[in-house]
Amino acid sequence: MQPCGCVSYGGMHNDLVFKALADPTRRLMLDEFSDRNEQTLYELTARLIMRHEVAISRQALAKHIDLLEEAGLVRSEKRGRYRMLVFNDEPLRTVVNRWLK
Amino acid sequence: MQPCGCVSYGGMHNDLVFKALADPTRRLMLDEFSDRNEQTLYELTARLIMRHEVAISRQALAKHIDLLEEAGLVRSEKRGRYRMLVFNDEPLRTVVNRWLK
DNA sequence: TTGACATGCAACCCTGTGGTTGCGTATCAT
DNA sequence: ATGATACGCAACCACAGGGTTGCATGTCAA
Repeated sequence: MQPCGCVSYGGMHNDLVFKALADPTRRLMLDEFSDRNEQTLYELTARLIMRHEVAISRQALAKHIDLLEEAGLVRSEKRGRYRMLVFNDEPLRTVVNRWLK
Repeated sequence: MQPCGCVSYGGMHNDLVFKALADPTRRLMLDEFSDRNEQTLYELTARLIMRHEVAISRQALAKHIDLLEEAGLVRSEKRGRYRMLVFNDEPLRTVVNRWLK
């Protein structure tokens, strides 16, 4: 992902992070990334279904990944026919500090 | 591949916190609480409309407060005809640590 | 008491969005 | 080449949730 370049960095960017964290399935995906911070979309889908018993389609997970990427929590790179996903926890380290002294 | 054994979807309480943080109006309310951590619903409503130019009804803000209270981010106490609101930042200090090492 | 005031409650509306199905595309294996 | 694979895209559906209006309740001041 590239720097957002928006005028109010805190406002717009944080909105996407909070939006990304709002869904329980996406939070579960972040859990999976905490274990393995680099995996393909295919691997992630398999793990969510088998280990976490998530009943969901591949397309739904792909849309979740898009949101996580927009929020900067995941970066993706095309490797052949695979989409390689890399976890990035940086946004999580700052968003909450907004209300903490 | 084995089941992960983690609490499903990160637990009930965290769900409420993330749900509370999902809305930009509620985040703005938390900003206001950062300045004054104790104020009535009436005061809060007036400040949001005047200082932040939020176009919203009192009833809508009351429903937001209900959500913030369910998440433990705000505690309320009835004082006469006023509803006194107190900010509590404790939940914010833990939710994000879930994905940080 | 009477009226202004701060809040609670319930029904509605409408948009956002999570999920699905179906199909198309590009890559790899045989 | 040919099929299987991993993924992208678009349309559609269903429901949660933010916002509103209208009215009821309880408290304080005159």
